[in-house]
Amino acid sequence: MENLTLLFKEKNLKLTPQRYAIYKYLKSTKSHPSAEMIYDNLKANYPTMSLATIYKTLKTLIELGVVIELNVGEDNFRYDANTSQHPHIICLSCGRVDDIENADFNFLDDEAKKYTDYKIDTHQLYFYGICPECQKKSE
Amino acid sequence: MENLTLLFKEKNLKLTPQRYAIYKYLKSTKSHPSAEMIYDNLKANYPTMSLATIYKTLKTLIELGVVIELNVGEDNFRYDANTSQHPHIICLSCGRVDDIENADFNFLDDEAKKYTDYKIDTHQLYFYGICPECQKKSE
DNA sequence: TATTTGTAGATAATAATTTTCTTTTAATAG
DNA sequence: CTATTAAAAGAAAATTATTATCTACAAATA
Repeated sequence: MENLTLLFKEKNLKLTPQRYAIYKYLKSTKSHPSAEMIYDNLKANYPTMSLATIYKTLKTLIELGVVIELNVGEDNFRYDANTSQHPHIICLSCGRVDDIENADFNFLDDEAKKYTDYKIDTHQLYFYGICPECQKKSE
Repeated sequence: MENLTLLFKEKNLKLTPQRYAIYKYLKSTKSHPSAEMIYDNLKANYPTMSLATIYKTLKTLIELGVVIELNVGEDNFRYDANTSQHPHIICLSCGRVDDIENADFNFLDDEAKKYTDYKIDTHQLYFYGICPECQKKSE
Protein backbone atom coordinates (compact mmCIF):
# COMPACT_ATOMS: atom_id res chain seq x y z
CA MET A 1 0.00 0.00 0.00
CA GLU A 2 3.00 2.27 -0.49
CA ASN A 3 1.23 3.81 -3.45
CA LEU A 4 -1.66 4.76 -1.20
CA THR A 5 0.74 6.85 0.88
CA LEU A 6 2.09 8.49 -2.23
CA LEU A 7 -1.36 9.05 -3.65
CA PHE A 8 -2.48 10.80 -0.50
CA LYS A 9 0.63 12.94 -0.39
CA GLU A 10 0.14 14.04 -3.97
CA LYS A 11 -3.32 15.32 -3.20
CA ASN A 12 -2.37 16.84 0.16
CA LEU A 13 -4.64 14.43 1.93
CA LYS A 14 -3.89 12.95 5.31
CA LEU A 15 -3.59 9.24 5.61
CA THR A 16 -5.27 8.82 8.97
CA PRO A 17 -5.61 5.51 10.78
CA GLN A 18 -9.33 5.54 10.06
CA ARG A 19 -8.84 6.01 6.35
CA TYR A 20 -6.17 3.41 6.23
CA ALA A 21 -8.33 0.92 8.11
CA ILE A 22 -11.27 1.42 5.79
CA TYR A 23 -9.15 0.93 2.72
CA LYS A 24 -7.36 -2.07 4.17
CA TYR A 25 -10.65 -3.70 5.10
CA LEU A 26 -12.03 -3.20 1.62
CA LYS A 27 -8.86 -4.66 0.15
CA SER A 28 -9.11 -7.68 2.42
CA THR A 29 -12.68 -8.70 1.68
CA LYS A 30 -14.63 -9.89 -1.29
CA SER A 31 -17.95 -9.25 0.38
CA HIS A 32 -18.62 -5.84 -1.24
CA PRO A 33 -19.78 -4.29 2.02
CA SER A 34 -22.05 -1.30 2.44
CA ALA A 35 -20.99 1.70 4.53
CA GLU A 36 -22.89 0.27 7.47
CA MET A 37 -21.20 -3.11 7.12
CA ILE A 38 -17.78 -1.47 7.09
CA TYR A 39 -18.76 0.49 10.15
CA ASP A 40 -19.88 -2.60 12.03
CA ASN A 41 -16.71 -4.38 11.10
CA LEU A 42 -14.31 -1.68 12.23
CA LYS A 43 -16.22 -0.68 15.35
CA ALA A 44 -14.33 -3.17 17.49
CA ASN A 45 -10.94 -1.70 16.68
CA TYR A 46 -12.05 1.91 16.23
CA PRO A 47 -14.80 2.37 18.77
CA THR A 48 -14.98 6.12 18.34
CA MET A 49 -15.24 6.13 14.58
CA SER A 50 -18.47 7.55 13.22
CA LEU A 51 -20.48 6.58 10.17
CA ALA A 52 -19.88 10.02 8.73
CA THR A 53 -16.18 9.26 8.65
CA ILE A 54 -16.88 6.10 6.71
CA TYR A 55 -18.94 7.96 4.17
CA LYS A 56 -16.45 10.79 3.84
CA THR A 57 -13.55 8.40 3.46
CA LEU A 58 -15.35 6.32 0.86
CA LYS A 59 -15.99 9.42 -1.18
CA THR A 60 -12.32 10.33 -0.97
CA LEU A 61 -11.20 6.85 -1.98
CA ILE A 62 -13.57 6.89 -4.93
CA GLU A 63 -12.23 10.23 -6.09
CA LEU A 64 -8.73 8.83 -5.85
CA GLY A 65 -9.87 5.97 -8.01
CA VAL A 66 -8.93 3.21 -5.61
CA VAL A 67 -12.47 2.20 -4.70
CA ILE A 68 -15.57 1.63 -6.79
CA GLU A 69 -19.17 2.25 -5.82
CA LEU A 70 -21.64 -0.47 -6.74
CA ASN A 71 -25.32 -0.04 -7.34
CA VAL A 72 -26.83 -3.43 -6.95
CA GLY A 73 -30.39 -2.22 -6.59
CA GLU A 74 -30.71 -2.20 -2.85
CA ASP A 75 -31.42 0.96 -0.95
CA ASN A 76 -27.75 1.46 -0.26
CA PHE A 77 -24.43 1.34 -2.05
CA ARG A 78 -21.77 -1.34 -1.91
CA TYR A 79 -18.05 -0.74 -2.16
CA ASP A 80 -15.23 -2.62 -3.83
CA ALA A 81 -11.47 -2.01 -3.70
CA ASN A 82 -10.97 -4.19 -6.73
CA THR A 83 -10.99 -1.46 -9.34
CA SER A 84 -10.36 -3.69 -12.31
CA GLN A 85 -13.32 -3.80 -14.63
CA HIS A 86 -15.22 -6.94 -13.68
CA PRO A 87 -18.89 -7.98 -13.49
CA HIS A 88 -20.78 -8.62 -10.27
CA ILE A 89 -23.50 -11.06 -9.49
CA ILE A 90 -26.16 -10.46 -6.87
CA CYS A 91 -28.21 -13.12 -5.15
CA LEU A 92 -31.88 -12.22 -5.36
CA SER A 93 -32.56 -14.33 -2.30
CA CYS A 94 -29.89 -13.39 0.27
CA GLY A 95 -28.46 -10.22 -1.25
CA ARG A 96 -24.84 -11.30 -1.32
CA VAL A 97 -22.67 -9.78 -4.00
CA ASP A 98 -19.89 -11.73 -5.69
CA ASP A 99 -17.31 -11.02 -8.33
CA ILE A 100 -17.33 -12.85 -11.57
CA GLU A 101 -13.72 -13.69 -11.96
CA ASN A 102 -11.51 -14.79 -14.80
CA ALA A 103 -14.05 -13.73 -17.36
CA ASP A 104 -13.05 -11.08 -19.85
CA PHE A 105 -15.82 -8.62 -20.60
CA ASN A 106 -13.53 -5.81 -21.65
CA PHE A 107 -14.73 -5.98 -25.21
CA LEU A 108 -18.10 -4.60 -24.15
CA ASP A 109 -17.09 -0.95 -24.41
CA ASP A 110 -15.92 -1.42 -27.98
CA GLU A 111 -19.00 -3.40 -28.86
CA ALA A 112 -21.28 -0.68 -27.50
CA LYS A 113 -19.44 2.00 -29.45
CA LYS A 114 -20.89 0.53 -32.62
CA TYR A 115 -24.39 1.41 -31.49
CA THR A 116 -24.09 4.85 -29.92
CA ASP A 117 -22.55 8.27 -30.46
CA TYR A 118 -21.63 8.59 -26.82
CA LYS A 119 -17.95 8.68 -25.95
CA ILE A 120 -17.80 5.63 -23.71
CA ASP A 121 -15.75 5.71 -20.57
CA THR A 122 -16.61 2.60 -18.67
CA HIS A 123 -19.40 0.21 -17.84
CA GLN A 124 -20.94 -1.74 -15.01
CA LEU A 125 -22.37 -5.17 -15.55
CA TYR A 126 -24.61 -6.76 -12.92
CA PHE A 127 -26.01 -10.25 -13.09
CA TYR A 128 -28.91 -11.29 -10.91
CA GLY A 129 -29.68 -14.82 -9.81
CA ILE A 130 -29.59 -17.31 -6.98
CA CYS A 131 -26.34 -18.18 -5.26
CA PRO A 132 -25.33 -21.82 -4.70
CA GLU A 133 -26.15 -21.64 -0.97
CA CYS A 134 -29.66 -20.38 -1.55
CA GLN A 135 -30.20 -22.96 -4.27
CA LYS A 136 -29.45 -25.68 -1.75
CA LYS A 137 -31.76 -24.17 0.85
CA SER A 138 -34.73 -24.09 -1.46
CA GLU A 139 -34.41 -27.73 -2.48
CA MET B 1 -52.70 -1.31 -24.01
CA GLU B 2 -55.54 -3.79 -23.96
CA ASN B 3 -53.28 -6.29 -22.30
CA LEU B 4 -52.73 -3.85 -19.44
CA THR B 5 -56.46 -3.95 -18.72
CA LEU B 6 -56.38 -7.73 -18.76
CA LEU B 7 -53.28 -7.86 -16.61
CA PHE B 8 -54.88 -5.65 -13.99
CA LYS B 9 -58.06 -7.67 -14.02
CA GLU B 10 -56.18 -10.91 -13.53
CA LYS B 11 -54.54 -9.56 -10.39
CA ASN B 12 -57.69 -7.89 -9.06
CA LEU B 13 -56.09 -4.50 -9.41
CA LYS B 14 -57.92 -1.39 -10.44
CA LEU B 15 -56.80 0.40 -13.54
CA THR B 16 -57.30 3.94 -12.30
CA PRO B 17 -56.73 7.03 -14.43
CA GLN B 18 -53.60 7.83 -12.45
CA ARG B 19 -52.11 4.41 -12.99
CA TYR B 20 -52.95 4.47 -16.63
CA ALA B 21 -51.43 7.92 -17.05
CA ILE B 22 -48.19 6.89 -15.39
CA TYR B 23 -47.86 3.82 -17.55
CA LYS B 24 -48.78 5.68 -20.71
CA TYR B 25 -46.24 8.37 -19.99
CA LEU B 26 -43.51 5.81 -19.44
CA LYS B 27 -44.46 4.09 -22.67
CA SER B 28 -44.35 7.36 -24.56
CA THR B 29 -40.91 8.51 -23.51
CA LYS B 30 -37.38 7.32 -23.88
CA SER B 31 -36.09 9.64 -21.19
CA HIS B 32 -36.04 7.08 -18.37
CA PRO B 33 -37.58 9.48 -15.88
CA SER B 34 -37.31 9.35 -12.12
CA ALA B 35 -40.42 9.33 -9.92
CA GLU B 36 -40.06 13.06 -9.47
CA MET B 37 -39.79 13.66 -13.20
CA ILE B 38 -42.94 11.64 -13.81
CA TYR B 39 -44.67 13.64 -11.13
CA ASP B 40 -43.65 16.96 -12.65
CA ASN B 41 -44.78 15.82 -16.04
CA LEU B 42 -48.23 14.65 -15.02
CA LYS B 43 -48.93 17.47 -12.58
CA ALA B 44 -50.49 19.63 -15.27
CA ASN B 45 -53.14 17.06 -16.16
CA TYR B 46 -53.50 15.50 -12.72
CA PRO B 47 -53.05 18.39 -10.32
CA THR B 48 -54.20 16.43 -7.29
CA MET B 49 -51.93 13.45 -7.78
CA SER B 50 -49.36 12.94 -5.05
CA LEU B 51 -45.82 11.62 -5.27
CA ALA B 52 -46.85 8.70 -3.08
CA THR B 53 -49.21 7.59 -5.80
CA ILE B 54 -46.39 7.67 -8.31
CA TYR B 55 -44.21 5.51 -6.11
CA LYS B 56 -46.98 3.06 -5.29
CA THR B 57 -47.97 2.76 -8.92
CA LEU B 58 -44.40 2.23 -10.04
CA LYS B 59 -44.04 -0.57 -7.54
CA THR B 60 -47.22 -2.15 -8.84
CA LEU B 61 -46.11 -1.87 -12.45
CA ILE B 62 -42.76 -3.40 -11.61
CA GLU B 63 -44.44 -6.33 -9.88
CA LEU B 64 -46.60 -6.82 -12.95
CA GLY B 65 -43.42 -6.92 -15.00
CA VAL B 66 -44.36 -4.07 -17.31
CA VAL B 67 -41.85 -1.58 -15.96
CA ILE B 68 -38.19 -1.88 -15.04
CA GLU B 69 -36.30 -0.03 -12.33
CA LEU B 70 -32.90 1.35 -13.30
CA ASN B 71 -30.01 2.11 -11.02
CA VAL B 72 -27.80 4.45 -12.87
CA GLY B 73 -25.80 5.55 -9.86
CA GLU B 74 -27.64 8.69 -8.96
CA ASP B 75 -29.40 9.09 -5.66
CA ASN B 76 -32.70 8.04 -7.16
CA PHE B 77 -34.13 5.41 -9.43
CA ARG B 78 -35.12 5.72 -13.05
CA TYR B 79 -37.98 3.87 -14.73
CA ASP B 80 -38.40 2.29 -18.14
CA ALA B 81 -41.46 0.73 -19.74
CA ASN B 82 -39.30 -0.99 -22.31
CA THR B 83 -38.92 -4.32 -20.56
CA SER B 84 -36.88 -6.02 -23.23
CA GLN B 85 -33.38 -6.75 -22.04
CA HIS B 86 -31.28 -3.87 -23.35
CA PRO B 87 -28.28 -1.88 -22.12
CA HIS B 88 -28.42 1.75 -21.03
CA ILE B 89 -25.89 4.49 -21.36
CA ILE B 90 -25.61 7.37 -18.93
CA CYS B 91 -24.01 10.72 -19.63
CA LEU B 92 -21.53 11.56 -16.89
CA SER B 93 -21.92 15.22 -17.67
CA CYS B 94 -25.66 15.89 -17.92
CA GLY B 95 -27.10 12.72 -16.44
CA ARG B 96 -29.32 11.76 -19.34
CA VAL B 97 -30.04 8.09 -19.80
CA ASP B 98 -30.41 6.51 -23.23
CA ASP B 99 -31.11 3.07 -24.55
CA ILE B 100 -28.59 1.23 -26.61
CA GLU B 101 -30.76 -0.08 -29.38
CA ASN B 102 -30.38 -2.75 -32.00
CA ALA B 103 -27.51 -4.34 -30.16
CA ASP B 104 -27.87 -7.91 -29.02
CA PHE B 105 -26.37 -8.55 -25.61
CA ASN B 106 -28.55 -11.50 -24.80
CA PHE B 107 -25.59 -13.87 -24.91
CA LEU B 108 -24.24 -12.33 -21.71
CA ASP B 109 -26.23 -14.52 -19.34
CA ASP B 110 -24.94 -17.68 -21.01
CA GLU B 111 -21.42 -16.33 -21.09
CA ALA B 112 -21.53 -15.54 -17.37
CA LYS B 113 -22.82 -19.01 -16.55
CA LYS B 114 -19.43 -20.38 -17.49
CA TYR B 115 -17.80 -18.51 -14.65
CA THR B 116 -20.19 -18.86 -11.73
CA ASP B 117 -22.33 -21.39 -9.88
CA TYR B 118 -25.17 -18.94 -9.50
CA LYS B 119 -28.39 -19.68 -11.28
CA ILE B 120 -28.59 -16.60 -13.47
CA ASP B 121 -31.89 -14.87 -13.98
CA THR B 122 -31.14 -11.62 -15.70
CA HIS B 123 -28.61 -8.82 -15.96
CA GLN B 124 -28.30 -5.08 -16.17
CA LEU B 125 -25.64 -3.45 -18.28
CA TYR B 126 -24.84 0.23 -17.86
CA PHE B 127 -22.36 2.16 -19.95
CA TYR B 128 -21.04 5.51 -18.79
CA GLY B 129 -19.70 8.23 -21.02
CA ILE B 130 -20.37 11.61 -22.59
CA CYS B 131 -23.38 12.14 -24.80
CA PRO B 132 -23.05 13.83 -28.21
CA GLU B 133 -24.57 17.10 -26.96
CA CYS B 134 -22.15 17.39 -24.06
CA GLN B 135 -19.25 16.52 -26.32
CA LYS B 136 -20.12 19.50 -28.51
CA LYS B 137 -20.45 21.81 -25.52
CA SER B 138 -17.00 21.02 -24.20
CA GLU B 139 -15.27 21.68 -27.50
C1' DT C 1 -78.07 1.27 -7.11
C1' DA C 2 -75.69 -0.72 -3.13
C1' DT C 3 -71.77 -2.89 -1.57
C1' DT C 4 -67.22 -4.26 -1.26
C1' DT C 5 -62.55 -3.73 -1.74
C1' DG C 6 -58.70 -1.48 -3.50
C1' DT C 7 -56.69 3.07 -4.19
C1' DA C 8 -55.73 8.23 -4.03
C1' DG C 9 -53.98 11.72 -1.59
C1' DA C 10 -52.26 14.05 2.51
C1' DT C 11 -49.10 13.55 5.98
C1' DA C 12 -45.94 11.50 8.98
C1' DA C 13 -42.20 8.27 9.26
C1' DT C 14 -37.87 5.99 7.83
C1' DA C 15 -33.32 5.39 6.51
C1' DA C 16 -29.24 6.32 3.83
C1' DT C 17 -26.32 9.88 3.12
C1' DT C 18 -24.55 14.66 3.64
C1' DT C 19 -23.58 18.84 6.06
C1' DT C 20 -22.13 21.67 9.84
C1' DC C 21 -19.35 22.82 13.46
C1' DT C 22 -15.93 22.13 16.97
C1' DT C 23 -12.11 19.58 18.56
C1' DT C 24 -8.35 16.79 17.42
C1' DT C 25 -4.48 15.20 14.80
C1' DA C 26 -1.23 14.34 10.83
C1' DA C 27 2.21 16.44 8.19
C1' DT C 28 5.67 19.89 7.71
C1' DA C 29 8.91 23.37 9.02
C1' DG C 30 11.77 25.40 12.18
C1' DC D 1 11.58 17.43 19.05
C1' DT D 2 8.22 21.07 19.27
C1' DA D 3 5.16 24.54 17.06
C1' DT D 4 2.21 25.46 13.41
C1' DT D 5 -1.31 24.78 10.18
C1' DA D 6 -4.45 22.72 7.33
C1' DA D 7 -7.15 18.76 7.06
C1' DA D 8 -9.92 15.37 9.22
C1' DA D 9 -12.65 13.03 13.06
C1' DG D 10 -16.63 12.86 15.53
C1' DA D 11 -21.13 14.28 17.18
C1' DA D 12 -25.30 15.92 15.92
C1' DA D 13 -28.49 18.07 12.94
C1' DA D 14 -30.13 18.34 8.23
C1' DT D 15 -31.44 16.57 3.83
C1' DT D 16 -33.66 13.75 0.56
C1' DA D 17 -35.62 9.70 -1.67
C1' DT D 18 -38.77 6.47 -0.55
C1' DT D 19 -42.29 4.06 2.33
C1' DA D 20 -46.04 3.59 5.60
C1' DT D 21 -50.34 5.11 7.63
C1' DC D 22 -54.83 6.54 7.60
C1' DT D 23 -59.16 8.35 5.90
C1' DA D 24 -62.15 9.56 2.13
C1' DC D 25 -63.20 8.14 -2.34
C1' DA D 26 -64.14 5.50 -6.47
C1' DA D 27 -64.05 1.26 -9.58
C1' DA D 28 -65.92 -3.13 -10.27
C1' DT D 29 -69.35 -6.47 -9.32
C1' DA D 30 -73.74 -8.24 -7.71
